[in-house]
Amino acid sequence: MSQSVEKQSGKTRIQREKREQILQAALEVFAAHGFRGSTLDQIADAAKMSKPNLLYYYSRKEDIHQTLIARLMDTWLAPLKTLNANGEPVEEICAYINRKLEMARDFPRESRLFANEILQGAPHIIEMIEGELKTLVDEKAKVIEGWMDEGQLNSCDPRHLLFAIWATTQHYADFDVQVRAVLGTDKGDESRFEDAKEFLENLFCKGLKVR
Amino acid sequence: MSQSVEKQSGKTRIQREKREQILQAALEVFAAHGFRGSTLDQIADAAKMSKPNLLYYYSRKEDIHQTLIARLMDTWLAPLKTLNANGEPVEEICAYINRKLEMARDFPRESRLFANEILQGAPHIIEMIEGELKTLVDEKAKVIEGWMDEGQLNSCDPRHLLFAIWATTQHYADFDVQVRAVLGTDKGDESRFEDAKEFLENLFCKGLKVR
Amino acid sequence: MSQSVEKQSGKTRIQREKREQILQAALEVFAAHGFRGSTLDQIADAAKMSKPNLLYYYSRKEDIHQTLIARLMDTWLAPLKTLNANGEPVEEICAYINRKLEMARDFPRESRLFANEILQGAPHIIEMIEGELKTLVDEKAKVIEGWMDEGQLNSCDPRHLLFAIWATTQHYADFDVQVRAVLGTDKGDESRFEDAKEFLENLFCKGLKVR
Amino acid sequence: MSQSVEKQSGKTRIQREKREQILQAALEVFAAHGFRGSTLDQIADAAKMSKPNLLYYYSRKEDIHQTLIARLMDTWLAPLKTLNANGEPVEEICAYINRKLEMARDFPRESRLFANEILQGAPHIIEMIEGELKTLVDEKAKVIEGWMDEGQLNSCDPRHLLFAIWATTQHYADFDVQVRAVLGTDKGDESRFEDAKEFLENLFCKGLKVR
DNA sequence: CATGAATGAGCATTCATTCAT
DNA sequence: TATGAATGAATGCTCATTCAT
Repeated sequence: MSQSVEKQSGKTRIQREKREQILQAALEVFAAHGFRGSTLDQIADAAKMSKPNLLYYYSRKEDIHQTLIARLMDTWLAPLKTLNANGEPVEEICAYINRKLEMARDFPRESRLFANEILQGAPHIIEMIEGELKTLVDEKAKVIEGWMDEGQLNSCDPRHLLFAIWATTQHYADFDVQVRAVLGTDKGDESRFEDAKEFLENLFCKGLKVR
Repeated sequence: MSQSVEKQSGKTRIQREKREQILQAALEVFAAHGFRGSTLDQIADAAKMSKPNLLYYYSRKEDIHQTLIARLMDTWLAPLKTLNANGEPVEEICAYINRKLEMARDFPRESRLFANEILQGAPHIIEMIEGELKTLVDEKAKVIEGWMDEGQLNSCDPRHLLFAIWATTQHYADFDVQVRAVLGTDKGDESRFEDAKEFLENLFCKGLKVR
Repeated sequence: MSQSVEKQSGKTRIQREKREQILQAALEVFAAHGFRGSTLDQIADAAKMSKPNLLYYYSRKEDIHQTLIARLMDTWLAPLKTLNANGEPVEEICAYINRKLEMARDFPRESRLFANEILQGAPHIIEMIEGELKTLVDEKAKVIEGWMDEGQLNSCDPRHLLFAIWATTQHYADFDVQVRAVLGTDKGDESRFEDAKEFLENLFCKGLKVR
Repeated sequence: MSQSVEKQSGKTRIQREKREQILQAALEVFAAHGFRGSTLDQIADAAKMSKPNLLYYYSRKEDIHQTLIARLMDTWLAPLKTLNANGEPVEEICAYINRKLEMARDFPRESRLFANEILQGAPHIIEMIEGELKTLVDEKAKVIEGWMDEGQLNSCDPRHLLFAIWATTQHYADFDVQVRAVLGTDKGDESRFEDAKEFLENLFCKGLKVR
């Protein structure tokens, strides 16, 4: 079936590939220099196409950015969505932290794109944040509060808990340069994230666990 | 006496005031839009002077930025410097967290300026980070490790501990829009930071305290 | 065949034409106002294109100037290069003077561009002058000295002889306004240069000829 | 009497000195960079005064230039004026050449200022050239023609003779960089001009002398 | 007289976007 | 689709000139 879809979209498939190529290039560039700091020339170069050709697929710089941001939001909310109200509380939260940390490791550019956006006042995603994100957080905060009320978790403000999880995990992507500099060059990527994982599990899960 | 001091710095005082005015305006703008995203027009507008007049005081956009960054680094390193090896470990760390949190509350633009800079690969401060900051962190990490070895603190990686403190506190400045949106508008500035303080003290100090 | 050559350089030909158009315009402007005294607006106007379009072909003002200067040097050294050691001495020198005079007549803008450059201390061509030009002059000076030693020419300092030839011929291009003003408007271009030719042949060749 | 004049111009004398200081500085700068290529800052620096102060004495950049040019013209015409119709022809012309060569040696900046002006089409002095200079040249050309008619000089076009004298002598000031480069660094200022003097006397006077 | 401060006009250059092919 | 060419609107910065003291 996916076969037939691909068949019937002959031109479209190529289009999709090119668009993907552009988005990857733009992600790289936007994450590194911010929206205004990035130029179409840089993106076109990174995407290995000419600037007019690039504009054939996305007619405005803004469009590329919007597309990236929109796609990012899905990825971004996914981990929290999977936090399971019926799971074992500490395990759930630990798993969430790990998922976020893996994202920081595997999608640092996305993380930086998001950070850039928020730093500038979230002009493009403020609605999504005040809407979808807030709703999701409200829901999951209730789940966590439920666990606390049941005595399964030490009690604390669940929203600030989420902030802390976001901050600490994304830090390894957003402040990467600083992290590397402070740890020194002898530490490889692997061990850096493993150490972080251990540290964060210890920090969050020991503190949350009811004894 | 302060009178005579002011007298003898006559012209200089005006210059200093104007320069300060410019720096404040630039801090606002740079923090919100990053270096490349900010224009001299924006800064001049914010400083309520003409662009050439602004350039009379700082002859290059870069100079303004550099001045801000240099000044920032002093402010930025100060709290960690005061971490006292002879103090009571948990108290010291709690105090550090509070200081950092106060800075996030009182100097959010500085925090965002710093975040912007790091996100873009720290082009202007990489040396300071690999030099002064790393040295300071190494020193304080040893202090913390000492406390852990003496059994005064639960043991963990002290550098990742610092990362976590930085991340969680600065988050309230850098991701301010998101924090506000998630918490809802009914929460005022005061309670937001008070809640954060309580949460972070709980998170870090309970976990660190040896029982 | 020239057809096929033109075909294979399709787009390039247009580019070359535009670039040529720009260079001609720039030559006019630079020769008249010097490098700093010339603006891209003037050049763009003279080339009948918009300023950004001009910058599409030469991305810096400096580049245009460099290109003109580089091309000029070739033209400039050519006449002296053809001075033939095996020719009849007085004839050779007379021919050289005539060639230089023709250049002053046919390429006055190039001459003025060169004069402008030298007047300002030759910032862009000092190397070529201390290198290529000096070497060429040394070589030809020896040729002339040879002729003098053989008694075929009255003896004099050959380098100062070259200076005198350069000065007197280029004068008709560089100081054109003054020459015209002094001679009065009734003298046409033709007769001005014919008179000059006669005068200079007389001056240099009578004096040089051994009797 | 000159004493009383100086007395009564108390302030004026200081003014004159400052103005002179400015003119010297401006001459240096204008000669090296042309009118448009020179900035008031450069001139103010060279004159060791502040830009507004400089503008107190000459309220426009143009004024300074005009003053220099006007003064230059007097100096410039002086040598030709002293060509004496009653003197010995060859001696007179030789003396003229020497005077011009001395000027090139002693006032190279004035020579370059003049050259710059003429190269740009003599916008500020075209009237003087078409008027005073042309009249003077006409007069002296007649003197020279008279000598030729009397058989005291070999006959040639007296105006082109003057051009040649101007060109060859001024060349040592205007094309100084090139002259030095071609002659090599081992030749000092003195010998350069002595060689030139000998060469030019030989060139012009041998050719003119009737045998 | 002297100078720090201020500014409008201009200038080289960049950049997103459009046009024509 | 793809691209070379073209352009208006910035953008950082310079500079002659003015203002105020």
